[in-house]
Amino acid sequence: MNATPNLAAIGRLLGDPTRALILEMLYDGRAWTATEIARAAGITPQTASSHLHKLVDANLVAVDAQGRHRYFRLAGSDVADGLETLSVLATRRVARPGLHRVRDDPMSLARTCYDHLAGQLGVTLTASLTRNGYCIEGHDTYDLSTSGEMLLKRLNIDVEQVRKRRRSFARKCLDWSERRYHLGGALGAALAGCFFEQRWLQRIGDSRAVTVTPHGRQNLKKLDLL
Amino acid sequence: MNATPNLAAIGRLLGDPTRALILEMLYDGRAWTATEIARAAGITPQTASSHLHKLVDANLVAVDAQGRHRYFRLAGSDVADGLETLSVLATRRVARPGLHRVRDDPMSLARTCYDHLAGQLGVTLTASLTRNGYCIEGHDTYDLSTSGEMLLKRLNIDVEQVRKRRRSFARKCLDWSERRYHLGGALGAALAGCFFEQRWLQRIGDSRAVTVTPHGRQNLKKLDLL
DNA sequence: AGGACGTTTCGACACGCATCGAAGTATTCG
DNA sequence: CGAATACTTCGATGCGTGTCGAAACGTCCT
Repeated sequence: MNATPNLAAIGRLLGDPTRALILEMLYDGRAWTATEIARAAGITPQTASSHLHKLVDANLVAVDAQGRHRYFRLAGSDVADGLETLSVLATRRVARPGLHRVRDDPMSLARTCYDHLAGQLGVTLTASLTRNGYCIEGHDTYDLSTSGEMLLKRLNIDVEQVRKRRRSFARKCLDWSERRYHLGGALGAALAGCFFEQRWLQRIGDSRAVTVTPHGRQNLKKLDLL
Repeated sequence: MNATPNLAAIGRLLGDPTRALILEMLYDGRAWTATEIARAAGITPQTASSHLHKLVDANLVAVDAQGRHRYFRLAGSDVADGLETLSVLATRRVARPGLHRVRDDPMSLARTCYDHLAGQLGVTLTASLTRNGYCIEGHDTYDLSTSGEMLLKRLNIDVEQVRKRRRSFARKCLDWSERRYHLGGALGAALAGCFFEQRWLQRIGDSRAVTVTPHGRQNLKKLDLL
């Protein structure tokens, strides 16, 4: 009977344009104060505070108190994953029999989904990882093969460290623009972090959109990941 | 900046209790007429009709016309999947630990950020380095001055070696607890490594938290870095 | 201490929208 | 054909809630 508990409640929560804007602002994992959020959203601090507390009550957003500041951030990567998946429903609007999909905007080409990679780039990378046997696709996670572990070692990623994190290791995250799964979880975050660190990837301005640097393209091709 | 496209729209759509009830009713894939749905939901047919058309417009619900009847059903199994996923967000436990004071705990005072220093200590060190002209703050990196190079030489750090590393040399890393930049990259790692080596710093247990040893405090003050 | 600043609470207002009655369109059946 | 049924459109109403001003609260700084 109760197939979708509190569906209306969560929907109402996400349904307000201002709250949706706030969630998008927190999407990349960074933390902001209520005042900063208010300024960015074009509302007063008390309105922002009200929204943020509703999100906190629903456990979608967490808050760190630090002196007179309060830093609001997404409660976890799973929240971002959920929002990402929800976007799949939202894109059904334009789901006309697949001819002309707008896929050349930067956000569709490559973006971050919380702390891992999404968009065409994210899906392509994930496909390459499985094609080369580095990852094995499971039911709702990926497994890392021994050759995959060696790849990570070559990239200077400490797999043991990544495994220890208190979050799912390599989960399948549904991509709203591609409608396919990409690699998320701690492993996805570690890989993305490594790529950024090596300057293989670069953020476009301050947005979630990402470009592959020439240097990065070269190296990713060399690894047969692109 | 359409990070999560139409998130608010889809949220508002699911946010109405009656529409949520309708979707739950359609959840198993069966089709119903507007009147049947109205009776089940305790609303009038015209209200149901209004709701159903909004769902159809959003491509969440499909309609089959048969004579004077119109049968409404979920537009696809992926819609049900999406609703299922959304429920995950809805069922997030309210097991929040309340407000978390970040200011005085060891992790905020000093910790490692990957392999360099963060927290109040990391930010203070970075500020001292720039204040004394050892480092110059750039747009998203730091530059090492000649006096900075001499400082490193005094600390027995081989700058050339550090520059050769396949990672960014001195990147600006935004501090989680301090909300200010601290020194990261190869240079940040080299400095942190040096401090640990000299026993100026010491890990607390095997956590990321760090303390400054009395010996370290003395030396850092002598260099005007603290 | 006092002032400045970030945040929250309270109360009032206004807009959005779900809802229903009434009336209009479409289809079936006698 | 006309009556009955299913559905939609239109307009009016009322509730919910997002919004902001004013003011209280808490923390930092001098």
